[in-house]
Amino acid sequence: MQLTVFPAPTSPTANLDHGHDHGGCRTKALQTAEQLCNNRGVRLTPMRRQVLELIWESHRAIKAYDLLDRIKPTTGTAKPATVYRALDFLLEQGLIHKVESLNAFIGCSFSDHQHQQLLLTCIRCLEVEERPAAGVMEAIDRELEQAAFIIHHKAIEIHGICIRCAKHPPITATI
Amino acid sequence: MQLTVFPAPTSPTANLDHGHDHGGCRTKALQTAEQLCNNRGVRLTPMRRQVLELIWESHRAIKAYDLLDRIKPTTGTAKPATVYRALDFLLEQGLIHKVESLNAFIGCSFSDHQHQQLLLTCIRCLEVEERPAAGVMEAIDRELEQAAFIIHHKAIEIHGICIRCAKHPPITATI
DNA sequence: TGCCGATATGTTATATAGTAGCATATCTGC
DNA sequence: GCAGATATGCTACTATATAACATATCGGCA
Ligand SMILES: [Zn+2]
Ligand SMILES: [Zn+2]
Ligand SMILES: [Zn+2]
Ligand SMILES: [Zn+2]
Repeated sequence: MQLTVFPAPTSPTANLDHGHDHGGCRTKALQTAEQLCNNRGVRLTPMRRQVLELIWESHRAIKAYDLLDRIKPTTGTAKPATVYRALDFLLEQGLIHKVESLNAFIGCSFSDHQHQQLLLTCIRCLEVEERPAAGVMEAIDRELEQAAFIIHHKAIEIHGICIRCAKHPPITATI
Repeated sequence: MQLTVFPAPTSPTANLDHGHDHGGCRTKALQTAEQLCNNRGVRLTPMRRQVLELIWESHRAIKAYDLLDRIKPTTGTAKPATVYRALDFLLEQGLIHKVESLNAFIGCSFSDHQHQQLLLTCIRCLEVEERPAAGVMEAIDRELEQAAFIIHHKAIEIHGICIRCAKHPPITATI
């Protein structure tokens, strides 16, 4: 029998995620979020901030109900509406993205400026990389111009194997 | 009070869908499906064929549970697993596509040859247009080469207003 | 300071989407 | 006709998301 075991996506002991200091990513994202909300006169409440923090715990997309399990409400247990409302706010403010093909959410890596993005999801480590990919966006604009289609929203999602997982193939054991 | 009313997406009396004879689209799709399944030695059973027919009733994406409501089983009522199994088969055979951002399905317009596609969903008439968009696909390939990302699957979905709806704006009434 | 309207969260219930596991039926090759 | 493979029926369940209304909190202003 063949068993395939993938390495754990993150170290259990540290903020190291695929070899980078992820604490920096998270801190920066939260600081940017605070500033943007201040500038815009909208409120990054404790609940919204907590959801954003949980989303930024890794570069893996997280599902609404997994967030729900991890929310520590001041009293009782959190309900779906709570987390979905926080997600709606964060989406509106451009602080997170929804990965439609996963029904899951990731922190936006470029929330401080207007952008459009490709989302590259690794089917091994489950991390999602956001790439502005200007060339792709221009090609889409040209295509839509030909089609005379007035764009409101794009979702460009690619699934595959990221370079790190390609270089460190999964451990394979024979039982 | 302002009320906005969109024209009905299809004529109730005919196979005319946004001004084209849609019966031709459907007939061609079903014939192609029969041939492909024959060539491949897979079975387009009555259930699978019925689901494909229902999907091809229009160019609007249809949800699994709406299909379920419309399936006429030989006996009793259809259950979710029935329709999802038919959908799985049709997806595997490349006869339909899933629109991830809608949790809905459309018939593939190019099932007789290998292709990759953009899905343009009109938020007014709800029709979905599939476009091969070679330029976009090349741009994505270049981007993924830079990212050293090995692609397994793409979903490129755009929401907006199609040219037909842009030309025939919704009726607006004041009450 | 205390009240008011607006915003945010709590709570209950329900709608929508998708899967697991096992029984039964149908097909296909022998 | 029989056996194994494939497809469907069926029951139950899990997962994802929203509606509607009650309560709490915030922030400006009398
Ligand atoms: Zn990081
Ligand atoms: Zn972003
Ligand atoms: Zn048509
Ligand atoms: Zn297609």
